[in-house]
Amino acid sequence: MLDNPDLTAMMSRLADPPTVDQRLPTPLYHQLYVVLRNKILSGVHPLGSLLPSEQRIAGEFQVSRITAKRALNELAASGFVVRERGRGTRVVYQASATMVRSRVEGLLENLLAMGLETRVSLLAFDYRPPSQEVAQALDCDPAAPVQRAVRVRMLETEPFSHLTTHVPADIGRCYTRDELASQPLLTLLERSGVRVDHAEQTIGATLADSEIAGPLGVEMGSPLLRIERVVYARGQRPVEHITALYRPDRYQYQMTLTRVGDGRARSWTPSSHPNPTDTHCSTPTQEETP
Amino acid sequence: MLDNPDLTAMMSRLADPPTVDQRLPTPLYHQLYVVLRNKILSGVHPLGSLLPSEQRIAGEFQVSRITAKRALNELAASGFVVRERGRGTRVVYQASATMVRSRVEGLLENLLAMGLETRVSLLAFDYRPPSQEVAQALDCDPAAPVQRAVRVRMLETEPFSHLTTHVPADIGRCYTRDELASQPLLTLLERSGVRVDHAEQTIGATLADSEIAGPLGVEMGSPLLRIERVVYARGQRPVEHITALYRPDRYQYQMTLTRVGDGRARSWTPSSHPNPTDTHCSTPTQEETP
DNA sequence: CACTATTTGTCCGTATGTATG
DNA sequence: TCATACATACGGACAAATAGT
Repeated sequence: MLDNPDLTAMMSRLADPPTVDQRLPTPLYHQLYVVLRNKILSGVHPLGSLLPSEQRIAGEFQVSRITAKRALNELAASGFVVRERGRGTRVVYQASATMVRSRVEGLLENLLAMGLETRVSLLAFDYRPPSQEVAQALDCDPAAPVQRAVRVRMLETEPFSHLTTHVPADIGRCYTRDELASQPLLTLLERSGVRVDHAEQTIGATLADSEIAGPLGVEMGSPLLRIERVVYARGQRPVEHITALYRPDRYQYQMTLTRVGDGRARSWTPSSHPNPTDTHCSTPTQEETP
Repeated sequence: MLDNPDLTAMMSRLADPPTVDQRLPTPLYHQLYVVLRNKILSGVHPLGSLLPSEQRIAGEFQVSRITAKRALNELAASGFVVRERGRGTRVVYQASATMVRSRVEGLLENLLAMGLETRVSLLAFDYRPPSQEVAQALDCDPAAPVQRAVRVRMLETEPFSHLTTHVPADIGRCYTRDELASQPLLTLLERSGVRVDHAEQTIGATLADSEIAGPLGVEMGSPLLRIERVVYARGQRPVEHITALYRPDRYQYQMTLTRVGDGRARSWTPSSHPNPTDTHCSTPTQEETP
């Protein structure tokens, strides 16, 4: 077996002393839950392996056995592990089975493929004055309404992305609410006569608040990948502002960086045609469209 | 008109405003603290503006006034606001004057520039058997030690990235511990005779655990941008595995997507030479009040 | 078959923290 | 500020299921 308790204990003492802290506002059992969940998600505890016992965990993290028990029960309630008396706690979570990996190359293909292979539900669709940030990004009057749409995209039956889009009103009126609920926004923009030229996007991270947590099926305080993108038409006119929030356990952003010029040139660029050696990328929902 | 008032009202109720939830593990005052902090960070409450009163906040979020007061006090303790009796609660947070934005173009230039403009502290440097995931990524024997380095990169005096790198032992022995503490790893790899060819990276998000929170200067449970990258030399040999964790308030990943071919081609690619119109890139958050 | 060690499940009593009115 | 209700966390004790000797 790969599981040598002594070696594992020694290593984790040398390298990673993950700890929980009583002074923090979040309860101990939930801190412990997060630590253990991270270990499962990162493959430290692979599928089928046995987690340490309540007693060992309680000792390692300096908490009572009841606290360790509760953290393990929360893991079981979340579907990461199964617990059996006398047998232990076994990992039943398989990481990348339901994961979507989007490649930065072929953005539009990805969106189209997703539009076909995933479903989207429209949570909101209205015209309202934009926030200061959106108004500046779209270069429009903060007092004039713009079209706002809030959508959640599903893989199978599980949501993985929460999209808030803003489009200038004159462009937004070229398509209907139902069309937006069924077709990719970029397709509708094209059909509206917009010549999409380029986009500027910023990738960050944030926490799920109650507004997001419900529709995305995560608990408040979960980490989310945040992408903010402004799409420009020919002539530098901004035509779309989108704030996308992704569940990192179901969606990650992948790209290949290749060197420009010969080996001595000090420049990199993302390649648009990555090599096909993908040990990671063999995900079920990632097929190229002809 | 497309705008039906009743429909709009119903919809905006579906896309809920931020709320706090008694059932969640984190205490109400901290949930409220996170919500208000997010609003400050995202510019809903800009620098110098007045936050709603305790009474209004308590009403809006359906909590007692004491809970609202405590959340505001935590904001004050964190330095986001100042509170004065009879005057109210005023935002004093100046968003991201110290924010770093890395562009996907010119990766190496960025690293070199950062190496000059930022300082790095070496937290760990040793040789040890790699984890299962690293061993697979580096295509090496899980039992044979590889070089591991843990570094934290500072902007001014504040840390913004936590880097854990793994390099095959034969390559790692080509440079010393002190050299790693002062020079970019890619430079050292080149000097070691490695012809760096391309890299594959995956971007996600995660929560800060106790292991990371301390060195990065954030509290446990904070959101982090997570980039996992494998660098390959000529001939597809993997030479470096890096797991980078970034504070999203100090670092974001920015890129420009430009269309390939003419306007009808359905393909996008990141551009290596973006246009210079950067309304965003000058100041991270809009703070142009003179 | 018993015997034992391990592991999870359940219960108690108590102290502290959180949230409300 | 105070009193009340509930959640969290602890140490301890015992029962029940499992696996190995």
